[in-house]
Amino acid sequence: MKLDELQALAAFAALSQETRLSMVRSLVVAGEQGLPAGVVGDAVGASSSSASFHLSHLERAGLVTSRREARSIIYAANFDALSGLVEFLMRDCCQGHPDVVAGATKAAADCCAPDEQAG
Amino acid sequence: MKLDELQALAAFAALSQETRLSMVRSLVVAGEQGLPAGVVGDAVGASSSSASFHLSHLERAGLVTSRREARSIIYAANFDALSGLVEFLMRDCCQGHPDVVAGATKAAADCCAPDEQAG
DNA sequence: GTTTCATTTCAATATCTCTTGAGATGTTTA
DNA sequence: TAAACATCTCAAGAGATATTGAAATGAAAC
Repeated sequence: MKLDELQALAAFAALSQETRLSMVRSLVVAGEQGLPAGVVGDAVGASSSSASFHLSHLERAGLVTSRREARSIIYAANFDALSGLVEFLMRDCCQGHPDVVAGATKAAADCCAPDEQAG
Repeated sequence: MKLDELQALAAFAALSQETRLSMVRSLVVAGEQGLPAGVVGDAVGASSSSASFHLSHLERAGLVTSRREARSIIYAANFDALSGLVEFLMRDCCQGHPDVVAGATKAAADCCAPDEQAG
């Protein structure tokens, strides 16, 4: 997913807040399946009102999706948008500068190669 | 350069503003050598006061460095911090999730492989 | 040492963001 | 349909952030 500048600005703003960054972490760990709003709120220590505010913010920024399931509203990380943001950072913001790309590529290999065990 | 959560939050906040994002782009293109504050300000259409405000913000966030050179103050992108941010996004924020890392790695290869010509 | 140049600092203002608590909405169960 | 549950919405207030123009700082040239 290719992000334009406005989408990237919104994504950066969304991630620049402690509560929301924690929420994204929780939702990434939860995977495609996602988590109910209440569970996310509890996980990051936010009130229901505050959780709703921040989850809406993340959704507006395109970083998470939501769906209703019975009484709950389930939020899930938008992995496509997250990888799009990494891509934006390398390609648009950093203009594909060798130092940044090389460092990032190495980090990717070190932390979490998709088809082999991490070191 | 490994960013902790506070540094990453500051970096995201710094990049979530249009003027500052443009400044980072200009400074990345300029390379290690950097650019005087006035030139950066002109490049992004900011007044001297506004340019100073935003450059300070970027410096506090660790994304750029500054040095005095005669009358000018030269700002330069901190490539180490920028690649650290990409790394943070993949490893800490996205927990090394395969979808994100794979997408980002592919994007890196597509846009700007460090040891071969870009496609 | 006065002038010019480049940049920062300051103060005032406007705007955005976050938090809180109360109340509203939609869903399920009895 | 009433009660319980999960979440959202709203309004008020506190705090952070951005913009502007004027004044202050630091460095170089005359």
